Amino acid sequence: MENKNLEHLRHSCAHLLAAAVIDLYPQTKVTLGPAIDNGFYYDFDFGDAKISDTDLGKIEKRMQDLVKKWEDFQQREVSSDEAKKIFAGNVYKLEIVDEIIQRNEKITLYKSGEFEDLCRGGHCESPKKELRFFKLLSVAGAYWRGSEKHKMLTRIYGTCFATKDELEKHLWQLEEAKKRDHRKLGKELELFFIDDVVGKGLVMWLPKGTIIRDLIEELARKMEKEAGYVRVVTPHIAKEELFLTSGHLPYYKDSMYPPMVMDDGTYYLKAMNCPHHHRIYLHGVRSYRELPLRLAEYGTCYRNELSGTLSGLLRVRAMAMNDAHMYCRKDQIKEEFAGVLKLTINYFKLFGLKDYWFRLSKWDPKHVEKYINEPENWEFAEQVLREVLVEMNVPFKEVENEAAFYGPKVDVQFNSIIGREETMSTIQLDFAAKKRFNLTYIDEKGEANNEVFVIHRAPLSVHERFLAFLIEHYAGKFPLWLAPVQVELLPVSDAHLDKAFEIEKALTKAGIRAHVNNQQLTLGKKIRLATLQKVPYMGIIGQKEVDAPKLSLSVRTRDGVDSGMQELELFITTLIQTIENHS
RNA sequence: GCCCUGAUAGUUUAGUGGUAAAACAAGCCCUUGGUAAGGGCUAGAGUGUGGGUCCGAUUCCCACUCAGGGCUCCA
Repeated sequence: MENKNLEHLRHSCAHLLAAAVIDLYPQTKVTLGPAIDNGFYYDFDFGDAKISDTDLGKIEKRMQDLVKKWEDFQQREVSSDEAKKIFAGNVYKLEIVDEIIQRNEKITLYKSGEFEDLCRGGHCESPKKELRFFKLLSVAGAYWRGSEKHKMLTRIYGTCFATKDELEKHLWQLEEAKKRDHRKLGKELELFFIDDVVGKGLVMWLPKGTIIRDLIEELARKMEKEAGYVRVVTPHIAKEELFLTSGHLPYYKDSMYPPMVMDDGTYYLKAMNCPHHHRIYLHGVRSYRELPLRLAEYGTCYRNELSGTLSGLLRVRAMAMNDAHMYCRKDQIKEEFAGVLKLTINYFKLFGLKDYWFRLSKWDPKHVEKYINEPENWEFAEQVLREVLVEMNVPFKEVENEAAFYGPKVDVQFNSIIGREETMSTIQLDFAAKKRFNLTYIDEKGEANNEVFVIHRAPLSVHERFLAFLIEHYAGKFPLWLAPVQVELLPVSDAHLDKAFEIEKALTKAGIRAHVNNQQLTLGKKIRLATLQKVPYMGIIGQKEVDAPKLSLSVRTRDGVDSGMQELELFITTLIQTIENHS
């Protein structure tokens, strides 16, 4: 929230919304209406009435009519009996009243115009004067108190600003954000699609999208090799026994695809790679000299996410994870953890990602059923992670009840372009695997030691989610090293086609992704098409270039910079340099 | 999963209770063009799938599938 005044303004606007709704739909039960980032909402129980986006205009109009008579908010305090009488028939308000009584707080009502609402306060001075620049945005379902065990209410979202300019600017920004939505760009740039016949949340990568995926994977291989990882490959399925051993089945069953019952046992699609990697660790006797052992794999996992939560590439059901597990001794945890953190930060720097923050995700002793109940280990592990974050001077927030069931983690949080907070990278400490899988090593004294700690990490998230962020981050204008087509060659006429293909061949040989537009179009049109495809460089080949003594082309960028004719050899040298610098 | 919205040619959209229209893309023809859309012609969907109402459905109703928005920012 930018400031208190705006918060008050928006909360007041929520009151106004409720008043308009009651006016239009008198049977409606009002519940809660807070100010939120960028706006406000109010949750209603409309009873049998159905409300859709098309009704918003009507409600907004009524708000504008009502607000003309809205003087200052009048506060009054009532006794618990009075409150219960006033809100009789509204189970939601009664529930809130009961909570207030339990907390031994004052019950206050606020009234403006004809509408009085249970409210703790925090309003604008004069609704009539200030509440002018608002807009209702959408209708959504929301569970009472956010729990799917409760009734589904109808939520109306809106926004409100102090000035007309600010409101218009905000609405413009919403429109702009839509333009760089990865789902829209993914289609326009032919990167991926989701096919009805294949299934929900299952992404089909097209050739251009696959180029980017492969390049990111290549980068990961290189960086991980330098950081001392070794690569492994494991199958996409495994027997039930493996997931019982890992403990995923009881904890994670809802998120896993249902089992496949075969002659020789029951199989599951893997929802994570760790159990497979643990089996690799157990393949043979490990010496202390081998630790830390870092097993890396871009492993594809399958999770049966709730259908309503699926969203483009951000939440999918099949995902290629930038996974690795490090097996180490207790005294190596800190260094390993710091190593991953550094790697993560380096990746983000390389991609120019800045808008992220770290979250130390801890367990919650109040919800022991969700976690392995070993308080000492939790305390120790959380302390180690905290120390690394502090020593590396990385700002972070500590949040309870966000840990994995086997240990605390550090998550890297991002805001997507549509404003939803998502976890990008994750580094997790696991002190449960050693016991479950009986992970051991032979120590310096020749004795088996069971103190093997596991770090799970996925700095580049899963391909799907990471690509979603990259597409939106770059607005589809990928840097040269990632661009699916790096140079689009545009012959001025068919007479120059041969030369264009000759240059394409030379570029390909130099490792540059080039493509000739051999359509029968005017040069202007070809430039337009390449610009829309956000190809970094266009190479124009006409009579002038054909007549040049050495292979040459005229270069233009997607941003319209025309740098004139240059020799191909020179052009290639500059390109390669830019590509190698990842700039 | 639940609430709301939507699904019409490869894509983006229009439209109607009497079996669909346009733009771009595609193919062909003319044009061989020098830095953001040259012109013409042709072909292409029976309106997501399955039911129902009706003389008749793409249009109305129901179910399903998929997509989009939302589901602990608290009187």
